[in-house]
Amino acid sequence: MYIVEFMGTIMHDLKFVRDHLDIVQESLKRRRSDLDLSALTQFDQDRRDALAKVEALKNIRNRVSDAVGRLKKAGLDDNNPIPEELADLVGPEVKQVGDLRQEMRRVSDDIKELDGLLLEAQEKINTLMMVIPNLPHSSVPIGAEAADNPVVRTWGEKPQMDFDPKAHWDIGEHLGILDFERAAKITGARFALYWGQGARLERALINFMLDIHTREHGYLEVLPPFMVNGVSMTGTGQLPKFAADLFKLEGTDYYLVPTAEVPVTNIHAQEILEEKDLPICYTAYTPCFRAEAGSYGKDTRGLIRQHQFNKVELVKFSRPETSYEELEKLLLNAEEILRRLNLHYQVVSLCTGDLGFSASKTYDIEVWLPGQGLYREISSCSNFEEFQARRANIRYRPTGQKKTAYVHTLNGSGLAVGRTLLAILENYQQNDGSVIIPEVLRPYMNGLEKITGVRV
RNA sequence: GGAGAGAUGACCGAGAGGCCGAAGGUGCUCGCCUGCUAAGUGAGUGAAUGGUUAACGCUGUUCCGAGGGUUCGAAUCCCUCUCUCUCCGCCA
Repeated sequence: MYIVEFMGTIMHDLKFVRDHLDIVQESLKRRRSDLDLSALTQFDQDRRDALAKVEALKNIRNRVSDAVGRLKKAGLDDNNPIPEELADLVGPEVKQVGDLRQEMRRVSDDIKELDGLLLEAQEKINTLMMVIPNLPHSSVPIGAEAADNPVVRTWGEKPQMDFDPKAHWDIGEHLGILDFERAAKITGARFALYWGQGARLERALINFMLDIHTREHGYLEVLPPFMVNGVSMTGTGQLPKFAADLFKLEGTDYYLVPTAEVPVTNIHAQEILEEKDLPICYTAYTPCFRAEAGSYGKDTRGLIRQHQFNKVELVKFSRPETSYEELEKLLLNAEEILRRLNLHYQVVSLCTGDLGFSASKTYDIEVWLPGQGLYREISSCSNFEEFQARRANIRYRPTGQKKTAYVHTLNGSGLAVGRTLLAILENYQQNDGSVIIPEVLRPYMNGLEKITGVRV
């Protein structure tokens, strides 16, 4: 138990991975990852050998160079014999001050060569380290796939309907607020065009969510860039492994954000934060762009799986000691949106086999969709512990301690806006094809109580 | 897009081949002092990584935007790149 928790926080410390290879390898298996780490030991040995050698040479260079400076100042020219103190540092053939220069040139060349070897070993290690997923927290249920995710709690009830509930794409197209055909004409499959009250409802939801999180949950609103560079993508763990899921802008190092998690977590990349400022809580609206590679034929209808969708995100930077409390709070902050909208949902805890690459622990919130007769993910809330903080180098200074430490990063959707809209369409649909607007949204809809058609 | 200026520690800001891991200040830590607060005052205080130690610690190496080069030796000289600022052009 202890060791597992310990592991979670220290993951991707090279020293730890190197010294506990068997434990890490075992944990990978539990995650259903077949990554082979056996080469790591040799790479690290190479690295340390080169390091020891090159540092010894650099030490000699530093000391001799320093002495040369002093000798010159003292007025000794090249023909003078070298002082005793330097004799041990250089070869026996070096007798005069003038010989030192030549000897040091040779040492410098050796250093250059060893530095090259060192870099090579380091790169091999990095390449391997960057594709090792985070290790699950001890509380993560063990299982192979999504079907093994236990339900943590449910809230509300399925709405009673005395008619056959329709799927949102039928409702939306009938009302004229969702237009997939024209979106396909403009762009392609997996895009949506919203009309009139549909567009308005999407905008209302964004504002409603941001207002709750900023006014009641204590998050600071940020509006980040919707494109990020490769370094940021690596920091949060999308790269190097998941390049195929991203849209990259041709001829640049820029990517469309797949989630606000990337720009917002990277706000503090390379920074040392003050402990008194933690936890730092941000909320951000962004569109999200996903290539959805490998999902051909899945969820092809409606708003479920789009290349572009809107999301309000919650991001936290926490002290390690409190990160799991913060995760529970963040989860409740996301749930609160569904509660206010009176949408029935369940919370599941992702099992080891279903956990994402960067996460130590993840809860999914799944909303009930009567039109399809199933629960559907509408939010995913995770604690990444040190995983992203190491990659993005986000540290803080624990009070009273000399060393800096990595923060824990967390994030969760609060919520996916398109999926919230479709959940409203399906849960609030009426027999006549209209859709009642949840009360809390009416102030955001100019008082409108019911969607009856695009023009109204 | 054109022209110029710049990038130094948590932050501001000196430094212009060796005496620089880097003055001074802010912040922070530990004291002193004033009844509280503010002010004052003394000392300390960069990061990463390797070795060693039971530990306090001791010690090597690296880091002055990034990468190359010159040199026995680079924050400092040269080249390339990135970013920031100012002016001009264009533009929501």
